[in-house]
Amino acid sequence: MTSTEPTGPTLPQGTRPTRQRRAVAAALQGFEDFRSAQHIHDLLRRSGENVGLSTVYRTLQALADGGEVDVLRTEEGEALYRRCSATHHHHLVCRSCGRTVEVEGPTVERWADAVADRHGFSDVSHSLEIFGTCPDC
Amino acid sequence: MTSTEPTGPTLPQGTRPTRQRRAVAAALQGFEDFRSAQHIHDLLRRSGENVGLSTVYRTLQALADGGEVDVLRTEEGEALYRRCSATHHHHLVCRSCGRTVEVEGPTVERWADAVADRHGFSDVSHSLEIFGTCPDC
DNA sequence: CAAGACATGACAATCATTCTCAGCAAGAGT
DNA sequence: ACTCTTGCTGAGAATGATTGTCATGTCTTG
Ligand SMILES: [Zn+2]
Ligand SMILES: [Zn+2]
Ligand SMILES: [Zn+2]
Ligand SMILES: [Zn+2]
Repeated sequence: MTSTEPTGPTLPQGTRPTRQRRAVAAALQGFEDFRSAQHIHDLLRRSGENVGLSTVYRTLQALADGGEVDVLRTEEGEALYRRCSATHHHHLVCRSCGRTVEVEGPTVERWADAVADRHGFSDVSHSLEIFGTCPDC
Repeated sequence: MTSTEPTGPTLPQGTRPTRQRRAVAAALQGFEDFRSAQHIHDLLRRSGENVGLSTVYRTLQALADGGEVDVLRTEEGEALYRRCSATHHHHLVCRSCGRTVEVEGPTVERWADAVADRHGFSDVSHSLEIFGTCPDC
């Protein structure tokens, strides 16, 4: 019996499960698509939870560092956050409504590593997102 | 003939080949890796060409819109620019020195389209970058 | 040359994100 | 429960890349 984490993403160890951090983690459970830190801050405001904007940023960053949430940069450079599964995956995102589907591609993973290897690159990682218009839009 | 005249092959109509725009385009020929707008502005300053920062930003944006240069967002959201070939491709970028290799992946293109199609998404595009440490680093 | 359209650049404004730091709160120890 | 220590919070200031403003400069056509 070490711990129980019933609500949302787990916070990194060594951090305290404060009301604010739990609120951010819980808010992330409330939507499927990618949202900005400021948007999440607004959601919390409206739901009665009062959490400072700085804390929202700090908490999201901690969650992202711990791999608990995915971060996506818009074309304009704004950071968007979304809870995600633990396994490595990529996203199919609707440009119009933001609807997001997690996708996996073993072929792509192998291809990326092979390409990097062919050019002598090591310590390889990659970023891959697919954008389009979903059936409902 | 009527309202617009042919200026350049790839540039948006109504643009003039000014000294400043030529300077930015020339500067882009001077390096292989991705650089920020401010960095390019500094390069021009040092090389004697005097071009305003606003103009550098405007020109880079125009070139990016025309597909003349590739734009890449750093983890921190900063935009980086680099001259590129006209055909669709992706990048293998060294995290340490910025050295960049253009790569193509027909397999990946097909995979991305297939995934999007499977989920009913249309008007599909994608972004893909590979990061690693190059042999020299 | 004149007029109009496009382009420039110094500077101000935006805006997401980060920093500051005094006050607050959680957990350990008493 | 009380205290202490350490981490956490948040209002506001600061940062920094990017964009907007607009008076002035430059090209192009008649
Ligand atoms: Zn949609
Ligand atoms: Zn992958
Ligand atoms: Zn390198
Ligand atoms: Zn591609």
